[in-house]
Amino acid sequence: MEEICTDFIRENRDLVRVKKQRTAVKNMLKIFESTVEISNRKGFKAMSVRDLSRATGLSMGGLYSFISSKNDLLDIIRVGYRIITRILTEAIAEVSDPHEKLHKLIQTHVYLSEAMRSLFYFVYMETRYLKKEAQKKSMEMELFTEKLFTDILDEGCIRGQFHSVDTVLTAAAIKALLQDWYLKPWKYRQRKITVEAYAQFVTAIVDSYVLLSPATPE
Amino acid sequence: MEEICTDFIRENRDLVRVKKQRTAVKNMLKIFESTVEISNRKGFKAMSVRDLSRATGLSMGGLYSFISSKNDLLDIIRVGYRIITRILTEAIAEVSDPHEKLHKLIQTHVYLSEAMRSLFYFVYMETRYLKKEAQKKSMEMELFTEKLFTDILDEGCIRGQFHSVDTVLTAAAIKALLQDWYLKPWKYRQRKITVEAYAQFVTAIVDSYVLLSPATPE
DNA sequence: GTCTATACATAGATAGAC
DNA sequence: GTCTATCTATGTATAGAC
Repeated sequence: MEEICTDFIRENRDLVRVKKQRTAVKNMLKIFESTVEISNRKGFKAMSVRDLSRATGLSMGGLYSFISSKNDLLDIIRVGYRIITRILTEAIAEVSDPHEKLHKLIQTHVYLSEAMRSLFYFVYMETRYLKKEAQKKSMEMELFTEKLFTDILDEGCIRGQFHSVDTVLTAAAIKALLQDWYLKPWKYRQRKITVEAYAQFVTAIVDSYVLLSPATPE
Repeated sequence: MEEICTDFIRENRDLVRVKKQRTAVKNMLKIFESTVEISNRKGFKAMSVRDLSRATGLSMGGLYSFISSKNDLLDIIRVGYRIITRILTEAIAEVSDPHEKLHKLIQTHVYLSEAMRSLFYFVYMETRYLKKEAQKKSMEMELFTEKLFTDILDEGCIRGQFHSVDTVLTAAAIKALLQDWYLKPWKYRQRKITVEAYAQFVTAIVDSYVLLSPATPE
């Protein structure tokens, strides 16, 4: 989250009027966290800048020395996407076996989305408020993470470890399963499903579909 | 959609000031369709009543003789849920074989959500704007559809047709896959995946996970 | 039943004091 | 850098003419 702030500040030196780096980061952090928290509860559109002012402890004027408009805050999405993508890419960089790689990516995704659940939820739900151009960028990001899976699946097929499934559809399905974890936390919490159990479950279902000789579920 | 209107009018005779049934239905239909259409594009919160007035061709005053506040329109969710649930329940009422029943339910869900995509999307995305109480109701509805799947899976396990999988998690996974179809239409359209192909795919992946002797994918 | 006109609240944003 | 006070736009909702 702190990384998102520093990235944001670096990329928006023109907007952020506050010059002292340390103060800027400290406040931006509070602003971003509050934005995500309030938006998760009532939606970005329904969040007023006054809500944000109250939550951060900054005055209206104070707030506006860090942003030039409320919409600037949606940049959290862009920066968030970039960081998420980087972490996922790094996580599988050193693994070469497709099967192992697939597991690693699923696991990392579930764990990461659990650790940064509110950010993931924000990114998913508020993308629609971006301008059309930025929205297109966002779709590309979604497709990029998906392609991480597609590539692994393709590689597994080539090596003869996986069935020759439709890798594009399969990757989309995996994404959908991974997203469900942070889109409906109430459901999984209520049922006391742990992160580990969920990652394990997604892995099992994917294995049963793509593996040539799948282990019997359960 | 027309059914949603008549249901809504019947249940809100006190709110709807317009008395002539035929006029009321005709206009409510336009109001609901526009609400869903605009909300799909920019979100319910971002839709102003003026937007709605423009889209329906009714004046502000005219509009407010059908609703007592903008928030009333969120009732589309409640009524929509009820109708969707009914259709799904009816679709599988006559099928008895669990395997067949499972297919039928998946297929019906995909087809229905395709035919009423904007309504499904609306229900999914705008539930967060309901009051806490109504939100809870909404979650119950989501769990109810899920339970349709759980029951089928349980029955299949009892009959020895399915592996003894975690039926609750599996049902949740199926729901997630089904929802992806209407949550990311742009993705599937872009890839020219047909409704039939998607229903087929979800069926295949579920089969491979739950069936004792799954057919080889592809 | 439907319109026009308008009331009233709340939103985002800025100016200028400190 | 941060605050208070305030401007202006836009939002929801209603009153009353037709």
